[in-house]
Amino acid sequence: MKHDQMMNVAKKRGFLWSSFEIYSGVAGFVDYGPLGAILKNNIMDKWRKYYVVREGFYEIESPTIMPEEALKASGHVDHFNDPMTECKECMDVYRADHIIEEFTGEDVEGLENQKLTEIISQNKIRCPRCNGHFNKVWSYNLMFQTLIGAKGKKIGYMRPETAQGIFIPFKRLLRFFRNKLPFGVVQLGKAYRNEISPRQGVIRLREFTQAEAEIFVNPQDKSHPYFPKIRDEKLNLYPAVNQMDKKEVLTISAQEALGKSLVSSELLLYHLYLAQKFLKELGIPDHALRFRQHLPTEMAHYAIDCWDVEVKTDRYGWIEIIGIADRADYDLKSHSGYSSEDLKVFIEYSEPISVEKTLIKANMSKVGPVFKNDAPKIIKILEEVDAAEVEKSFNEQGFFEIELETKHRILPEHVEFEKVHETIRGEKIFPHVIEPSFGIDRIVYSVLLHCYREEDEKTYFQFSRDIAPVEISVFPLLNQDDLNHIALEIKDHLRKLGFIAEYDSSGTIGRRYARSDEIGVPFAITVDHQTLEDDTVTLRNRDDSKQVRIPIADIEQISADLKKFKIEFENLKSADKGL
RNA sequence: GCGGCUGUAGUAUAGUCUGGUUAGUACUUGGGCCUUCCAAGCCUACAGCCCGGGUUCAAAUCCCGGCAGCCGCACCA
Repeated sequence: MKHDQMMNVAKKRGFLWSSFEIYSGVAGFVDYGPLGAILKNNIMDKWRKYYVVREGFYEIESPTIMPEEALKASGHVDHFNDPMTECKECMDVYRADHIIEEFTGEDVEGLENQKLTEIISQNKIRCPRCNGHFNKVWSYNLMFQTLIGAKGKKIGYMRPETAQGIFIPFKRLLRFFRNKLPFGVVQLGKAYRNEISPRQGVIRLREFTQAEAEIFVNPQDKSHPYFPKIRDEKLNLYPAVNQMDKKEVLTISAQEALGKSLVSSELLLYHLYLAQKFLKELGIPDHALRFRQHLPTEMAHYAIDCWDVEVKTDRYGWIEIIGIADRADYDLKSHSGYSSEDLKVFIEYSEPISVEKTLIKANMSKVGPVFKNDAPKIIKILEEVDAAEVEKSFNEQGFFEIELETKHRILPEHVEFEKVHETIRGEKIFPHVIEPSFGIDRIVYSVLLHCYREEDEKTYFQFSRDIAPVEISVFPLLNQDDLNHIALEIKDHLRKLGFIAEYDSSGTIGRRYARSDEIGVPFAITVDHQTLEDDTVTLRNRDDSKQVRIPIADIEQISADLKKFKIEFENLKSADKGL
């Protein structure tokens, strides 16, 4: 793990660049160079293979600009605002609520800025550094604001997460999935947060890429059909209690973790495992991977259990690259409230329930004349109240009182009780949501960091061959026309087949291998003089420099099989022993 | 946002304190020579003083401001 050296190569060879460099750059933005862009896309495609193909979720794409109402409902408009205040003397900036809490011990979260300003002046809170006076409290909004439309009075924001784009069309999604839980929907795309001071390069960006899955489930059933297959898989878990007690990370099987209730559900646990499998295949080793449970104090307002997948880095320590949360029904409930849309799902019971119920039937001929204009309202209320309550009131007081603008006494003669049997087939509930949320840029960084190798003079990226940006290099052994010609033909042929192949005739063969290794090309084909005689070439393996001789005619099949992990390089047999 | 340090080709650096010739070197990269398998050698070319202002006859060098990076503080729903 060598951040500086790796970043050097990544910059030099076109993986990561800082954005707007010729205008001296802007913190919190990066460019993916030619190879970085392919690497990132390959990682995102692999993610799709996991979540869309394997898990059976579907991908949607929603706008990156969202209207204010939607983010009001999600809680971002209110919760994404940090109240800030500045010392008039030394210009130090503080979180206003934090400085008050520290001084008074009171919890002032959620109070208006004006109120906070008052509290500061009433309590004579001064700057902890220079004892200066504080300015008025203002809100620092971490969302990028914009205006929608030419006459533009409608406020919009760049979305702070892709998740909301999935919750909002929930009714349509539910219909698409034919009204049945569980189902999952994913979205990959950009999200934006106007960080106060992003300092950690690609780790904290103002514009970043997320891959999020929202899995809607019956709150009563957080199981997963594949769990039995993964029960013996080991995970590095760092539960909240172990963090608080300063104990160690547990390496424990999925089954055991479930048995000890370390993770709140089988489904959540399954998704921890799935994330681990994904990262391991990307080349991140076990020892650099752990699952850290959120402490009760750091849990977001919406979550009931949340685990961060963390990767070890030499530069930044353990960094969060994935968050896997049980968001319960927070989002749907909230959007339902703000939009007045029914975002519930009907869950059918396995057995219909039969209940005996007493209904109140108003005696229309009496209620109408007695209550006149208020009668319709009274009838509606009587339909909703509990019959037992009314009966009780009749027995104790002789009447049941309903308060509208005036109080009305309902007498036994106004109503009749009717006992009925009702069959209840199910109920409408808000589904719970399990959300694996991947920070793609951080994952790309982790992959670069953990695939970076230094051996003697040479450095290379040991990318898994299904994500390597350039898949195969083709070289002439010597820079000679006859060899170059064949090498170029092979390269073009591979390109036609869909492989990203590169040809290079510059420098010596050793230099060409070194250049190819440096950007992590897994295999290199070399055309030599024997090729001219028997139409064979050598195939070189990046990781150990070993070579086998194969017929040109077999290149297509072998390249394809290697890429799909159908064969391994070690099992290839040379076409002859001439090497 | 605050404070400290830093900013010279793609990379690493010399030069900055003490202003003064055409900003030097190595590696990398492109072209060529040579070369029968792992960054060899030779020739050659491309390429740089973070941006803006000021002081001065003259600024990479001194001063001010900005931007970026690193470190510390703060922040990270």
